Formats: sequence, C-alpha cells, structure tokens
Amino acid sequence: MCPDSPTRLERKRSRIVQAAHQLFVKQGYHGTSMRQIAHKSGMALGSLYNHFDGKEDVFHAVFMQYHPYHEVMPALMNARGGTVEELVRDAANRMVTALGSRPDWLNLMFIEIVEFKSAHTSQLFNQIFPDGLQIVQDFSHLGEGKLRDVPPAILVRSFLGLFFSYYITEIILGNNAPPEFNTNALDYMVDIYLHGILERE
Amino acid sequence: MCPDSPTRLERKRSRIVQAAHQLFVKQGYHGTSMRQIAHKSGMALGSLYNHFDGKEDVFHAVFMQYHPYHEVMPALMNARGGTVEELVRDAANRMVTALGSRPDWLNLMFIEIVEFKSAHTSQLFNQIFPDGLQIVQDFSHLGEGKLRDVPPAILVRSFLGLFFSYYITEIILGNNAPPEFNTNALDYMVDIYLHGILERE
DNA sequence: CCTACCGATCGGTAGG
DNA sequence: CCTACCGATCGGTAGG
Repeated sequence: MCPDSPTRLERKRSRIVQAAHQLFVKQGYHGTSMRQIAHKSGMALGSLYNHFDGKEDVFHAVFMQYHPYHEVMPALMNARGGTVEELVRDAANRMVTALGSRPDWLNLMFIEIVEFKSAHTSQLFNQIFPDGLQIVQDFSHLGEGKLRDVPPAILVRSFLGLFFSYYITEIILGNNAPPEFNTNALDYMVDIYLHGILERE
Repeated sequence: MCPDSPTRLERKRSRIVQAAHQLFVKQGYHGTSMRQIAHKSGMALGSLYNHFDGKEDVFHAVFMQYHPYHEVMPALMNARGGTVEELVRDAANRMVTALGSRPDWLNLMFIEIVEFKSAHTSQLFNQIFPDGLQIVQDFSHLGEGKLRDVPPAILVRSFLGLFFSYYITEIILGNNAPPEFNTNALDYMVDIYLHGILERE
C-alpha cells in the first residue's frame, strides 16, 4: 500500500505543515505568525491561504499529522510478552522509544488544550478509537485471572496517564530536584503501576 | 502574623494580577493583550507599567500567586491516617478538593511550560522545596516496613504525577470515550497506586 | 502564487 | 520634588 507519489500541491501543503509544526511547538500558537510559517516554508504569505482557510486550519493539520498517536498506537499494538508483566514492560519500553522520538509531543497537546480547549480532539478520538478498543480487549484477555478487578478501560487509561505523569513531573522537577527524584524514575513508576494492577498470588 | 493591611499600591497591583490570571487561563498568554488586562482591572494601559516591567513580568506574578502549590501543600501537610493506606487516601481526597477549587491550575502550568519553557519554575521550586522535603520524610517514616522498596522521592513524584495522569487523560478522553473509561476512574487510579506501593503481606 | 495592501490591534512609552 | 496615573500616540505587526 505505497501512497501515490504526492502531487506538487500536496508537497507544498506538507512543507507548510512541517514548518508550522516546528514553529508552533517552539513558540506556541499565538506566538507564531503566518509570516514566519510562510518564510520557513519558502512561500509568500498570501500563498498559505491557497492551502488553508487560516491559521487555525494550519494548526488542525499540524495536530492531525503530528499527533503522537501515530507512533504510540503501533508501539502498543506491537508489544509482546508471555505474561502480563512482560507485556506491560515491553509496552512501556516501546512507549518511551516512541515518545522519545517525538520530544515535541507534549507541547503539541498543551497547545491543543490551552489555545483550542481540545476542539480538535473529538475528531482525532473517533479516528483512533477502533484500534484503542482492540488494544483494550487484547490486554484484558491476556490478563484474565492475573489482573486485579479493575475495568480494562481504566487499565489502559492509567497506563497512558503514566507517561503524562512521568514526563510532566520531569519537566517540573527537572534539574531543580535532588537526583533521587529522577534516578530510574520511569522504571520505578512502571513498577508501581505493574504491582498496582497485578493480583497478589 | 497578620499581614499589614495592603497599601493602595499593593491593592492595585493585586487587581492587575487577578485580572491577568483570569484572562491568561482563558485565552492563553499571547492571546491576551495588555489592553485587556488594563480594561479588566479598571486601569489605563499605561498604568500597568507603573506596577510591572512588562507583560512577562505580569505573568511571573500571576504564576507565583496562583500556582496550585498554595492549595496543594497545605492539603498534603494536613493529610492524616493511622496507616499508609489511610494517609494516602486522605491525601488523595484532599488533593482532589484542593485542585477542584482551582479548575484553572492545569492551564496555568501549561502556559508556563509552552510559552516560557518553565523559566519561572526554578524560583518557585526553591520556595516550595523545604515543605516538600518535610512531606517526603513524614511519609517515609509512617511507611517503614509497610512500603515496597521504592525511594521516598519516587513515591511523592508518582503521587503528584497521579493527578496529572488523571486530569489530562480526563481532558483527552472526556466526553468522547465510553463511560467505562470515566466511571470511578480516580478511585481506581488511586487504588492502583496504593497497591503499587504497599508491600504484599 | 505573489505584491500590495486593509482595518485593527499589538506591547510599550511619550510629555505633562 | 515625588508618586501615581492620565490621554494620546509611538513604531511595527497581526490575520486576511
């Protein structure tokens, strides 16, 4: 299923989205001008409006194209393990790899939340939901008899939340906090999650 | 230690900070103009500059005055319980009450991260750190012999992270996800954390 | 796809 | 002379 080679028009659009993405995550949405996007994508200001209705439309395209689910969903679907513990650890490692390749992902989500009050999230959610449901079901099958009595949806929600927890506390504590707040922090936090969901033997 | 009754100057400054806070969390930093701040605080634009060096200086004051730690630290320090489990559940309940009274807190932190790359966080951290250390020590004393072998700093970090996890996944899933993602979600997530940190008997 | 602009508004500062 | 603050306007830039 190779995509057809993109048309000239598609390539131009893509260059705008790429330039806008870099500027938005670095400067914020209101902190970025259409002139900057035009300059970075090597086009005239007026030309942007041949591809997009306006600035918000550009962000919408950036949000859909650069949302971390593009990396996260394959990572979760490829996670493997003979036991729940192995599967969760493998999934966590794949999440870290996936998100590590996209250091901008939090900024992108913050802009969507603060500047747009999550206006584009509903459309995205419907796009992702079928795959998300599949992951929930696979996980709850493997975990039968081994997991505590917690709804599968909550297991997935807290697994995803784990990475918000880790990355945001990292930003806040960061270089300010003593090293014991950071040393092996992700391993410990995944470990706490794992022991939290597994039935005691 | 009652504060002296504020001077006229202090009251004016406080009105500016209050108005700016409301506008920033609703519209974002770049989405709010000094003119709007002036209008909302009932002052002339030029007068703002008798109280602040500029717009960023206004945000700095907003961030310091409205940071959720003002509610969170007392909540954590007042948490009580005979066992670790009781203490954690009480602390979690107090956190929810504290953060529930400040529905703007996430937006404020997001602006600081996205627009200022956490430039003001270091100063705030130093201000909070002594109390934070006290909480860590109290917690690790009570937990001796009952907690798994996890550094106390990590326990505190993941406890704080729990609320980022909960509130951000709530924003993302929100009204889009089926109800099983939301029903009793916080209770379940606190429960997973608790079982994750307690030694198995 | 670009140049040349628009109505308005930006953050910040002038003199008094 | 000071402070606190005013109405008016500065040079540039916003989205379109």
